[in-house]
Amino acid sequence: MSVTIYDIADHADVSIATVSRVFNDHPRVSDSTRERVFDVATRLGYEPHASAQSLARKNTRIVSAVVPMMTSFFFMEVLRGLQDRLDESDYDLLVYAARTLGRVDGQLGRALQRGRSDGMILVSTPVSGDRARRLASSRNPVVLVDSYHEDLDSVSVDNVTGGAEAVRHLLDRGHERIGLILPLAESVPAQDRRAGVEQELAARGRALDPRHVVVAEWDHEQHGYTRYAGYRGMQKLLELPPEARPTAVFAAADVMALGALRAAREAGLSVPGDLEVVGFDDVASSAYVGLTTLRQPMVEMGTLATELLLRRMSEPDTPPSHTVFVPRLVVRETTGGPVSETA
Amino acid sequence: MSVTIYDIADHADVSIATVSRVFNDHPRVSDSTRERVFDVATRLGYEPHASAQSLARKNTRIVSAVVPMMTSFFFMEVLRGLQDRLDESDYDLLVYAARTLGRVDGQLGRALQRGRSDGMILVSTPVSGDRARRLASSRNPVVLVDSYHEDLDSVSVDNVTGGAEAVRHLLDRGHERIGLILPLAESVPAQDRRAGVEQELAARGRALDPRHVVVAEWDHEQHGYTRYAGYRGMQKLLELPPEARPTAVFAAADVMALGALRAAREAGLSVPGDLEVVGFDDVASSAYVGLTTLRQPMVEMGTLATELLLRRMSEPDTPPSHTVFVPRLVVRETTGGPVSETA
DNA sequence: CTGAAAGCGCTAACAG
DNA sequence: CTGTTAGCGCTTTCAG
Repeated sequence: MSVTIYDIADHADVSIATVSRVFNDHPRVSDSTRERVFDVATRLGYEPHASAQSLARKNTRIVSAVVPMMTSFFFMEVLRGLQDRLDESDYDLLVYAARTLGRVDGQLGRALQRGRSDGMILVSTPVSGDRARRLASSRNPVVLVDSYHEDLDSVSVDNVTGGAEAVRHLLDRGHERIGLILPLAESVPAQDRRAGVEQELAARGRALDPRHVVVAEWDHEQHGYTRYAGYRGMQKLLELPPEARPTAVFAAADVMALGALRAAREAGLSVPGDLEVVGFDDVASSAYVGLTTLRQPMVEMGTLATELLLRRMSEPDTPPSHTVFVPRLVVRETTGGPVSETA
Repeated sequence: MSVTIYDIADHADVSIATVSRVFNDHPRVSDSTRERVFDVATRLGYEPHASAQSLARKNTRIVSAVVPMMTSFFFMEVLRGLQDRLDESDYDLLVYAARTLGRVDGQLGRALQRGRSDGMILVSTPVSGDRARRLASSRNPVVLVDSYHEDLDSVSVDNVTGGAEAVRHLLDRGHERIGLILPLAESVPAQDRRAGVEQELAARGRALDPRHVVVAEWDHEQHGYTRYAGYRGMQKLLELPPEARPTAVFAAADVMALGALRAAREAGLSVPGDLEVVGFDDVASSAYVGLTTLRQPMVEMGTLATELLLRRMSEPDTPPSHTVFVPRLVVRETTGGPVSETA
């Protein structure tokens, strides 16, 4: 049916071994036979069979990426990074996007199946002892993005610093009451961002007013990283009596900030006039929405992760490396004007 | 090294054929042996080798998706749809995201490699005669999303109707001068949306003022489907003398509309007060930005496409089907208030 | 420089 | 119900 090395061998009067050598540009093949083989091959429209190669070579030329769908924005950018680097290699990308958090272990299992891929990039997924064991026992090269485990290569961002920077900015702009809109407490990056906030506050001899902290009680399956969670979160803050109401808000993710902005608008507040907002991530839309935020170099994180994975696949026995980027504050309109002195 | 059916066969005192049967739940295996095999298998931590199965079965349990990265928003949603349906099957997804349009043929080639995947979903990629031939000769099941070819299954949206609906809405709101912000003319969906606009205008005895049409001259590699193209497009429209300046704008994609909104804001125009805007797609953010738009059921298109692909893989000889969804107008704030009677 | 032959790990007739 | 035996298409020693 489709053409194999046997067909080529026949037509070119060589053995299949030679054909194979030619296609793997093995040095010891005479130029004349090489040429002849190539000729026949193109004439017959030959193309190596991926599965057969995988089986024989014991590698697949595929890497897989496991991602909780919740991080769709974040992931799109990381994906861009992966693709950027992968395009220069001849690896293909298997994507396991878990629609809900409950599904990620299932996807992980599929990604880890023997003979499926040569390595994997695990995005925004905390690696518990259990998962760590699983990963270890699979003996698959793994690199983590947006999470951390001492035994595995990882690339992430300093969320504590980022959180601190966010409030610092707001404090410097004169805000006294700063609201915090957070995804579910399970989210490690969110915990860290919050910790940063509290550190900075403490450093200034202040503390977080519990009424100003709202944790997403919705969208559990996405850990609260949604526009809706941000929207509802803002609404809750706006229920506070005017004199207790925050004059600025830090939303732990740009998507959430977007929802918060809408809630503010619906409540008739103008931003930054009545309320200032800062997000986290700097997803593609944020610049156009004018959102002040803390930028994570998502694409770069993706390419670096891929680079590391490729390296680890060729040299499995190097000690794990941990790269931590520092998020950069990008000031835009949502913290644009002077703070209104509304009591 | 890793455990194979031979190991299991040894330990369970059966032949490898039996082991294979058990794992493919073949009916004719006695319950006792089945159990024994499973026992040994789990004890030894056996897991079938994907490549070996692929080679022997002559299928990969993988489908691939080829997408120009330009459509990232649109694609995220379609991807969600693919994943939704794929999760219920045991197919994995190979993603070939081309960063630039020039790369899609390359990615297509990789996706088409013999033994890589069992079928493919091609998103937002026009199928020219050349590509059509390639696809046909590969004898790979293919379904098109957001494009059309008579010989291939396709699912898309009625862009002409959508375009018409967009202007109709604006005309009904009393606008006389309507701007059109378009991606590059090469984009077939964009051509259709424009055609719809012109039809509707013609039906009302009007015509498009060439000064009101701006085609993206930037971001060629993405066909102009970017925020920046929308931003620049709007700026160009705003360069018109006030009496010729459009009072409403139809941007052929939500991303572009987002850019247009920003340009308007920077120019000090308020939306919808000074300018009304309608987009196309209804990407996730649009609801939160309050953008009036024409909704494409992206997730549904993804699941349907997958459904069709799965069907075609099992029954290759059915005639191609073509599903066309009708985009639905979703009215939000950007066409919210009454039209200002500014001359 | 090239060929013969033994796998890679699993599936699928074909016999029993 | 179960085992034997060919493959699937390619890579890779091992000889020559």
